Amino acid sequence: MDSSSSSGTYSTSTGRLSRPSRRRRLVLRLSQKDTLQALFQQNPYPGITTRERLARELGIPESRVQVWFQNQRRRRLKQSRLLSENAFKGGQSQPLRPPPPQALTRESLGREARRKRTFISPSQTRVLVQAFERDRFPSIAAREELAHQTGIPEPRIQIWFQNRRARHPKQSASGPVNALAEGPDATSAVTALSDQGPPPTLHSSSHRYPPSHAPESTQSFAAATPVFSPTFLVPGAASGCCVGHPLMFIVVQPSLAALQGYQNPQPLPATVPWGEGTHAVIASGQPAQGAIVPHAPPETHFWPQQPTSSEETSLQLEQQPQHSALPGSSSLLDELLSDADILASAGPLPNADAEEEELAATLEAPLSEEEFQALLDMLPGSPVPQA
DNA sequence: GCGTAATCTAATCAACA
DNA sequence: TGTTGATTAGATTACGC
Repeated sequence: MDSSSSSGTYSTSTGRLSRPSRRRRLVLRLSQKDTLQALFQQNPYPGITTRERLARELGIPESRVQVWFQNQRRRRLKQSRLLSENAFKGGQSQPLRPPPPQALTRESLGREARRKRTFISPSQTRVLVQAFERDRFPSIAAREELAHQTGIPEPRIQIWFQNRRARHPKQSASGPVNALAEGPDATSAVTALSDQGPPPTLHSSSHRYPPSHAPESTQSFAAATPVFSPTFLVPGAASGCCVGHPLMFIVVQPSLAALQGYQNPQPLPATVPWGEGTHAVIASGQPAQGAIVPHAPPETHFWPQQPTSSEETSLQLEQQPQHSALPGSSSLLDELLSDADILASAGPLPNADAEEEELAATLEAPLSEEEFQALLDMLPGSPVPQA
């Protein structure tokens, strides 16, 4: 799938041929990280609209943006706890408490909208249930095949499996979610369908993860190896993005190189407005039972060229960058982010107090959609469509 | 080896029939 | 109101540099 997802930053350096159980790791560029950091400062809990917008700006899938924010929140929390512990050991009278969970963070200031609930038709559910019964932990390839088969985006399928596992604990002698209990013949119908590899195999690992996470088999996976090489569609985002800072906004002008990178911004699909309605669309697209949905399910956009491998298909399913920039193009964002104030807030926390204050400030003044759009509007040549 | 993306569970929120 | 998709924190794995 993903393989080279758009931003082209999925490394292929390992060049492995076996079937991956995990999505190939996305390597975020520095400019992408900077942009994410800046937005994180504004709002560590972005809603679906902001995430999608950010994803488009960065040229990475929305689900990756979501994961990044999850990981980032985790890192920040861990960081502030460490700092508070150190402060306590260092003579502070009382250890600083970590930022409270979501109650204080999202509740206190009106949440941004969640993703619209995905409607999964009975026929789609049947396909998923069948797959689930055969393999509770489908590999990325299997999930993508399911996505292809049902027309449901792969990230939604991943969530569906998570919820399903939680609500349908497997009854077996060796425990609920014991991977080994799945047995060596727990073949995935989807996997078999696509002839992408052998059934999951038992392995001696004692960790709790399922067979699909086992070391790769030696079976060749060449057939699913991405066809198109990592033609880097570098995000223009960082180059043409506005970052905000608590109590102030910093408008980042794109560098010349970055602007030149917008040579061929791809227009938004007219049928997929920003953030809204994407799932409503899928609700109307109910494939007949067992039907193989075309490569571009209702919720997806199109690439100018339709890739052919399952990984590429998945990419279509998940994200389609709307523009690109020259690889390595620099951005004033980098310069501005070097500003001490920005670094102080975006970098490691100076102390837990500051973190809490900053978090509070963030919560009081998240970057609204209007602000986000307004800032984007100020950029010449911004490829982001006007709402 | 480190940093961090990806994935997992468990708990919970929330949309919808 | 029950079902179930979405989101969260927290823990862990494993990949890329």
